Amino acid sequence: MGGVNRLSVFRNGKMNIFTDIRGLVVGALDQMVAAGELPAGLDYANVAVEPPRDPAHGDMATNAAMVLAKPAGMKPRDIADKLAARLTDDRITAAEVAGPGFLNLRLAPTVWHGVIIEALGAGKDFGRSDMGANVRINVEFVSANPTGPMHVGHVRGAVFGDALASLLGFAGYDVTREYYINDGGAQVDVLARSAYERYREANGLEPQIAEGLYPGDYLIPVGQALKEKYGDSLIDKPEEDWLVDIRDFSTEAMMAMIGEDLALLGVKMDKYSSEKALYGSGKIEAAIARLESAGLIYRGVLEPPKGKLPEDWEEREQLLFKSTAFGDDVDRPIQKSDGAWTYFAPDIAYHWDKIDRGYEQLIDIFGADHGGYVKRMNAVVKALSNGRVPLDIKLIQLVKLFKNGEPFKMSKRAGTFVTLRDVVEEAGADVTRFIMLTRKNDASLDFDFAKVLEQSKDNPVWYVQYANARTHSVLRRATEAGIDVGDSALQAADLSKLNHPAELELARKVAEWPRLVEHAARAHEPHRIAFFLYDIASDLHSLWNRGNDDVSLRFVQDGDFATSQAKIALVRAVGVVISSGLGILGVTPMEEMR
RNA sequence: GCACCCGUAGCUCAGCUGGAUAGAGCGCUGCCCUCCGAAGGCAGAGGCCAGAGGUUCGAAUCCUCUCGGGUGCGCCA
Repeated sequence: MGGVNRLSVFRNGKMNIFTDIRGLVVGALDQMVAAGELPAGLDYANVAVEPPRDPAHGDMATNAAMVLAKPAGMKPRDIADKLAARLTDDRITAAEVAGPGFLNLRLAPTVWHGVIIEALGAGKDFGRSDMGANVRINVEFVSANPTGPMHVGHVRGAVFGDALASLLGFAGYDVTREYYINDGGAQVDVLARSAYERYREANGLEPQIAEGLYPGDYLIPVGQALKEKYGDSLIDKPEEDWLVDIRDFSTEAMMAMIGEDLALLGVKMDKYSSEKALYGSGKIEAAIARLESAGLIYRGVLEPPKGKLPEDWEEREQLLFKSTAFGDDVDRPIQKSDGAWTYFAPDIAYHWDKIDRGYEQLIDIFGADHGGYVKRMNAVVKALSNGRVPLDIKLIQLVKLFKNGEPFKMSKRAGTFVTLRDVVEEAGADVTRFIMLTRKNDASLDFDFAKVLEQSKDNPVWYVQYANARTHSVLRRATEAGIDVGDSALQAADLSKLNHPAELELARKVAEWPRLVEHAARAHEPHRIAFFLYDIASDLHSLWNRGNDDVSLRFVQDGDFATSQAKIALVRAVGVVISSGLGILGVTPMEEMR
């Protein structure tokens, strides 16, 4: 009965029809328990309601009978038969036992109509979930050294982290985007020395960019700014007189530049944390002390790595963290032989700080070349949080740049590498972001400047944008034809006119969106959004094309306002999903292709 | 030597935390269109999911081993 269905749809503003139907299945299972048809105390955790791969298997399928057969001591098909008999809800029009014990469900068209109404009502919030239950989650990404502009290697991590953060927010988590500034190590001293040479240059002297210093032109304005601040007062002064001041000054300048680079990509951090600030704050010592009290710190000598013995290897006693207690391969040094901290010590303190700030889940996004640090960081977080705070480290693989199939290595401004700015200026932020998410994070990605800008079906960005533009093109055309296509009019449309199998199939795709959001968020895999958008765009294009041959499938039906409104409601719902999905990816949806 | 990631159509890759007959794009083959609902459409061929065992109702997916590719391995961050 339609009225009841619509009520149930509106009841929870955050609808996921799959979890709704799963609720019905679980309810029916409970009835079976009450009736003595199933033993009590069964675990329903693995009971799933999913869209079947083959449309011939109906609209949804549940594995309940197969999952419960063993613990219940019954045959799958017997459970499935009894379960089918108890699924009497109006929304379910058929329940058939199939294969080894699947229960295939067919749903009333009104279910899909309800989804469309829900999508139109929720707009860009359609698919938003409360799955995350406001759990506080920290996504640390980019964290590029503050020694120069961001380059290609950073772009993918930046896009991935930002999209993942948006996805988690959409799925109901309380997300913080965070950048860890590596401003405590030797590389910022190198930066300071490099900037000092540019400062000398600004004072009319010949810069001496020795081997190992940063040669990039981007430090020239820093040198000029230093001259404005210090005049010539630091010329010919010993390093200890200027190192700290120039280091702080140039680090700040680099972070400003990185902030601008990120802004070009549309990435905005919520928080910047400084490594340097950890030194002298007592936080490193506090974190180490905490590990020590757990018996995880000791003085010892590491075995040299087998197979690849460093030239200058000699045995040394060091302060070590017992990461092997948490599955690491060897224990890790936290102090150098001269007593200074290794880079690992502030990392420990930094993660302790994140835990201390109350995050319930942590995500770190590293380049794939940092894969060797995954185990030790997991060990640290496990130790510091007593296993309460999960840490998920996502490794981002390389991006290979091409132009018309030729490797692209030319650099315009940095002298040695292609910058983020080069990429964005060439391809645009929207295209860059989408393409960066068309591959799983741990697979390498080819980025061809010519291909990503191509206007053809071969180009997924263009294909998805075109689909979105078409949904708006229909609205424009309908308006010209005098049809009211306002959201309220469409929601009130008589959707019973929406009954062609191809149309209902597209509505089913719309219904999958909220489910996909939850799965992608749970897996920390924003690329699934991009792939889904490609799929639904493809379905829309396909239906559109059928309208060329079969006039009854065109969305605007001349002289039949009611049918037009029903069809346009569907199209509009698809547009809602696409623009909402693009929004998560940080891509601006286009309303027309120009 | 050890650890981690990867291995799916000729190519580039998906595969929804274990589901039914493994998918998409490119390329290939064949039809159709060239009507602004334009920047193509439809269909077809193409697979030992690297290989071998194991776990169970069921495995591309989980475990073990082998082969092949990438990355990393104390006083650099």
